[in-house]
Amino acid sequence: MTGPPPLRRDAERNRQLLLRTAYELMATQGLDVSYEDIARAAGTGMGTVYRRFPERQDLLDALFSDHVDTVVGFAEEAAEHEDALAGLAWFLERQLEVEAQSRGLGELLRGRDQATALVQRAHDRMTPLVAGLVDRAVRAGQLPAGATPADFAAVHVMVGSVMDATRTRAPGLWRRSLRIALAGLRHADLSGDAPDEALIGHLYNDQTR
Amino acid sequence: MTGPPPLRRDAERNRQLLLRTAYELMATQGLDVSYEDIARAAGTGMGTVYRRFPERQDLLDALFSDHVDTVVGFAEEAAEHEDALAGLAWFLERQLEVEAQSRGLGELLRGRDQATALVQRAHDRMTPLVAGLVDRAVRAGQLPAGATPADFAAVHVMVGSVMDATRTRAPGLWRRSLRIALAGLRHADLSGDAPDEALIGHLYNDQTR
DNA sequence: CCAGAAGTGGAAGAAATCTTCAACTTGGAA
DNA sequence: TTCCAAGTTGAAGATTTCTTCCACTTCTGG
Repeated sequence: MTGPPPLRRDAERNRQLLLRTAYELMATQGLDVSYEDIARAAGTGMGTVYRRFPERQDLLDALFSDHVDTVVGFAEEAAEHEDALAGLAWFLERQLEVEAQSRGLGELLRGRDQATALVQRAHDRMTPLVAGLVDRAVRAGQLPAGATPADFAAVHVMVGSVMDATRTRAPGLWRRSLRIALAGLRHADLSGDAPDEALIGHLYNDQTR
Repeated sequence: MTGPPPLRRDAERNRQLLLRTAYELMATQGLDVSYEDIARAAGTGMGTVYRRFPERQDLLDALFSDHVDTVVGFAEEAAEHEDALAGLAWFLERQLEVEAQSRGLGELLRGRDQATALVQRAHDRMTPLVAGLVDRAVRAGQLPAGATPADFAAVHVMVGSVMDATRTRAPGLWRRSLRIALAGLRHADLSGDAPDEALIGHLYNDQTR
C-alpha cells in the first residue's frame, strides 16, 4: 500500500520543468504538441518526457487536474446560489474564463477526442449539479419549459467554439457570444424535441471515433 | 485562349468516379480523408488522384463548388426578403441544412484551416448581403441596437459547432441550438464592445496558422 | 489496325511523429 | 569516497501520410 518511491531530486525538478513547459506550449498551440517539441523547449531529451509521462493522458492529467478541480468547485459553488439562473450564468462565465486562459484546457474540457478519465469524472460530478440548477430555474420560470441540462451544455459548446475561432484576434469576444447564447436560453422555445439525457456526454465527447 | 483539351473518355469517367467517392467519404469523415483512402475506395491508384487533383484545393473546389453556389444563392434570395429578420433566419437555416448533409462541407464553410479561394469568394459575396439584412433588421427594431454581421457569423459558427458535436448521435439536434442562438441574437444586449468588421473573416478562417 | 499521346498503377523516397532502448551520467546512501 | 539504482540522452526503427516517378496499359485519330 506504499505509493511509488519519491523521485530523485533532479528528476523531480525535470518533471516540474516539463510540466511548466508543456503547459505553456499547450496554452497557445492546443493539446497536440509533439513530445519532441516539449522536450526541446524544456531542454531535455525525448526519453525523459516518455519516462515521466508514458501516455499522453498521464501528461494531460498532471497538467490540468488543478484546473479541472477548480471548475468542479465553481459548479459546486454555483449550485448553492440562491438564484438558479444567476448561478448557471455565473458558473458558465467562470468556466469559460478558465478555458480562455489556455487553448489546451478548452480542448480538454470541450474537445471530442481527448477525454481522459479525469475529465470524465469531472463531468460526472458537474452534471447533476447543473441539472439541479436547470430544474430549479425552469420551475422558477427563469428558463423556458423544456430547457434541459443538455441545452446548457450546448450553450457551453457554442460559446467555446467562438472562443476558439477568435482566441488570437479578439480574445475577449467570447463574452459577447455568451450574452447571445444565454439570452437565447432564456427566450427560445424549447418545448419540443427535448434532447436525450445521455446527450451531454456526447456533446463533450464523441464516442463514435 | 482555348481551354485545356478535354479528357480522354476513360479519364473523365475516372474523374467522376473519384469525385463521387471522395464526396461520400468526406460526408462522413470530414475533409481530411487521405488520398490513399480515396484511391482505394474508388479502386484506382493514388497516382490517378494526384494527376487529376494535384492540390487538395483542386479536389475540394471540384467537389463543393456546386454546394457553395447554392449557399450563395440562398443569401441572394434572403436579401430580397421583405422581413429582414425572417430573411436572416431563413438563410441561416438553409445554409445549415446544406452543411448537415456533409461534414466535409461544414468544415469547408466554417473550418479555420481549409479556406480555399472558392470559399473566400463565397464569403466575399455573402458578407455584404448579410450586412444589409442585419442593418435592415436593426433599423426595423427586429434586432437589438449594436447587432453586427459578425454577430450573425458567430451564431452560424455556434450552431455549426453543436452540429459537429452531435452529427452522429442526434442528427437533428442542431435545430434546437439554432432556436437558442437566434432567440439570443434577438434578445441579447449587444450595445457594447462591438466586434471589428474584419472579424467575420477571422471567425471563419484563422489566418494565424 | 497502328502509333503515339494520354492515362494508370503502385512502389519508393520524403517528411513528420511516435516509441523504444542501450550506452552514458548523476544523485545520494552507506 | 564509492557504488549502483535511478535518471538521461538522442539515435534509430516503426508508422503514417504525402508526393513523385516511370514502366506499363489504354484510348483514339488517321
